[in-house]
Amino acid sequence: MLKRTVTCGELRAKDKDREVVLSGWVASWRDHGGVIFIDLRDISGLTQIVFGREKSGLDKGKEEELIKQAQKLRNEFVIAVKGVVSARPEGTENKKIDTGDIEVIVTEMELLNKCRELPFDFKKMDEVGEETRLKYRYLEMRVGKLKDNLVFKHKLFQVTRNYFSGKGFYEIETPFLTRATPEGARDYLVPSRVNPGKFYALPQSPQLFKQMLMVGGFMRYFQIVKCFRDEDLRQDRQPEFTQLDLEMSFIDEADIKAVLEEYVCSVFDKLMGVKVSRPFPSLSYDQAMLRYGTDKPDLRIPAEITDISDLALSCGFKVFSDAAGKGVVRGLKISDADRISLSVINEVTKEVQQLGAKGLAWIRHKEEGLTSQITKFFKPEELEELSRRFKTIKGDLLFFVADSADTVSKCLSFLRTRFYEPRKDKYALLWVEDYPLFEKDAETGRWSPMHHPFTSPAPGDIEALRSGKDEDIARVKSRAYDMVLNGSEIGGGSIRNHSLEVQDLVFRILGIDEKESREKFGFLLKALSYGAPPHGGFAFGMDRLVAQLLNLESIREVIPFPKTQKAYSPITDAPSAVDRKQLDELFIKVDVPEDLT
RNA sequence: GGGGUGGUAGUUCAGUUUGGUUAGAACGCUGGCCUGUCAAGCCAGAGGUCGCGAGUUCGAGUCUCGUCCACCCCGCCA
Repeated sequence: MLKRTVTCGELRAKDKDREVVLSGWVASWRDHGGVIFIDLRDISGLTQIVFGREKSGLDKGKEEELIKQAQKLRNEFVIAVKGVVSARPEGTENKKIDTGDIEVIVTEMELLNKCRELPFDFKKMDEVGEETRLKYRYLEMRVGKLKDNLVFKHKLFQVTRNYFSGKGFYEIETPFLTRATPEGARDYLVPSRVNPGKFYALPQSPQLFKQMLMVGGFMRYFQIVKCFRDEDLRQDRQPEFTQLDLEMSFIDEADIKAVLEEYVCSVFDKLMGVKVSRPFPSLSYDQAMLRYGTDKPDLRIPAEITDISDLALSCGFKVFSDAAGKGVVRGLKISDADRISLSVINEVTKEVQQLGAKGLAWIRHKEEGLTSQITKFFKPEELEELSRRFKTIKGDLLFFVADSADTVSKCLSFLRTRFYEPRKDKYALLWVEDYPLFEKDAETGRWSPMHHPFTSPAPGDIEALRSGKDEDIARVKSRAYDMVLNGSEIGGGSIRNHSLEVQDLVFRILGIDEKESREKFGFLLKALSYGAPPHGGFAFGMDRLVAQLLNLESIREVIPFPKTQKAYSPITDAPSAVDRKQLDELFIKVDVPEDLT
C-alpha cells in the first residue's frame, strides 16, 4: 500500500516540486477526456489531484494506463496517489479551498476500496432529512457540519480536562452498573446473570458516588461521563447524554460559582474568542418566574412580564377580575408590533390554548391610545394605569393571560420567544438561585424535591423544615443553583446535606421513613456518618453546552450516534428482541400485551 | 398518555384544494462525448409498494377511517 506522507489539507505553494503520497476519498471527479481532475478529501481538507498531464513525466503507455484507471473512479472511492506538487496554471487557482494554489500531478495510483451508490448527495448535505442522515451517520460525518461539531466537542473536552486538572481536581470514574433509585427519572435496568432476578440500574448521574468521593477525602473531583435517563425525548434530551460532573469539599456557593464562572469564561475565550464578564448576573427563582415565566429565561430577549393582578381584581372586565380572584393576571409587551396582524394573533391564541390558557387578551397602543375589543370594559383611568405599568408607546402590543400562575407563566414565556428572534452572535449567561427545596406533586399531593433529595436547605430555613407544616415547607429555599445560557439550562448543582440529621429531616418530608431510607440510600447515609465534609457540586450538560455555543437547534447535532424520539437507533436498529437463550440465562420472561407488539 | 406538522424516484421536492390519459422536476446514478475543471459541460438512459391496511367510488397519490414512522410541543425529565 502506498503510505501517506501528507494530509489533504496541508500542501501550499511553498511545497512546489515535492514528491508526496496522499490518501483519502474521491470528493468530486471531473473527467475531461484527456485530463481528469479529482478532489481528494480527508478530515483535514481537499487537494486537487490531476491525471493526464505531460508534467507527470510518464511514458505514453503508462500515462494511458493511469488515465484508464482514473476513469473508473467514482465518488467516495478510497485511493492513495503518488505525485508531484505543482503550482496551478495562472488563472485556475481555487480561492475557495486552502490548497487552491497547488495541485498534485499523479504518477501512480492505488485503489484501496470502492464505494456503492450513495444514499444522498454529499454536495447538498444541508438539505438531507435527519432520518436519512442518522441512518448513514458515518457518511454524514465524513463531510457534513457534524464533523465540525464533533471536533468542537473534542476541543471542549480538552479545555475542560486542562482547566480542572490545573485547579487540583481529580478525574475519577464511577460505576455504570449501579443501584436503582426510587427518586427521579426512570432507570435503565440491566439484569444480573449471577444474581437471578436482580437488576443493576445505569446511573442517572454519578451523584451518590461523587458525594462518597468527598467523604473519601478527594476534596475536588470531576468527570466527563455518560448519564442515562429513561424519559421521553426532546430536542435537548437524549436517553444517554454527557455530563461534566464535579464536586468540591469545604466550600460554599460562592466558591463553586467562582470556579464555574472561570471555567465557562475560559471556554468562551479559548473556543469562541469571546470575552465574558464576571460575575454572571443572578436571578432568584421567584424573580425569574415572575419576570420571564420560566426558570431558564433567554436574557437576549428584552421583553419582561408585568403582573397586573391587583388592577385586574377591581376592573370591569369579568374575565380578568374572576381570574385575579383565583389566580393571576399578567401581561407581556411586544414592541414594534404593527407587523403582527390579527390573523397572527388568532394563530398565537390557538397556540397558548394548547398550553392551557383559556384565551389570549390583547390591547394595541395606537395613535389614539390603547385600543382593542376589550378596552370598553375598562375605565379610562384603568387604561391609563395599564399604559403606565407597561410604559407603552405607539406600536406596542400587550398580551394578557389570566389563569393560574403556572399557566400564565408558561404562556407568556412562550410568547416571549414566539415574537423575538434572539441575536445569534450574543451569549447571555446567568445564575438562577434560591429555588424552593420542595414542590408539590400534582398527582399524589406529596412533596418531592425540586432538585434532588440530597440538596441542602438554606440555613435560615431549617426551623421551618422542622415544623413540618405545609405552608412552612412550601417556603423552604434550597442551596441549589442553575446556570442558564441563552434560554437553555446548561447545568445545575447544589450544596449537599453533609449532616445526617438534616438529610433525615428531608427524607421524612418526602415521605421516606427511616427503614426505607436505610434500605434505598443506606450506603450514602452511612458514608455521611463517618465524618463527611461540607460539600457541594455541579453538573454541566455538555451536549447542551456545545449546541448552544454552536447555535444548534438540537443536541442530536453534537452526538455522533443519537436516538430518535422513540429512543430508537436508526444505525444499529436498537433496541431489539433477543434470543430466548439469552433471556433464559437471566431468568427473564417477557410478557408484552398483544396490542403493543 | 395528549396536541401539532410531515411521509410521492437514491436525495430534495411539486402534484392532494376541485378524484379522471402513461405520477413530474432538479440533483444523484448508468452509458457515451469532451485536454484546465473545481456544484464542470453536452447527449442518451435506467429508476416509483405515492409509508402501510381497510373503506367510499365506474375510477383514489388525491376523499374517509385505522395504523406505523420522523420531527416540534404539553405531561414526564430527582
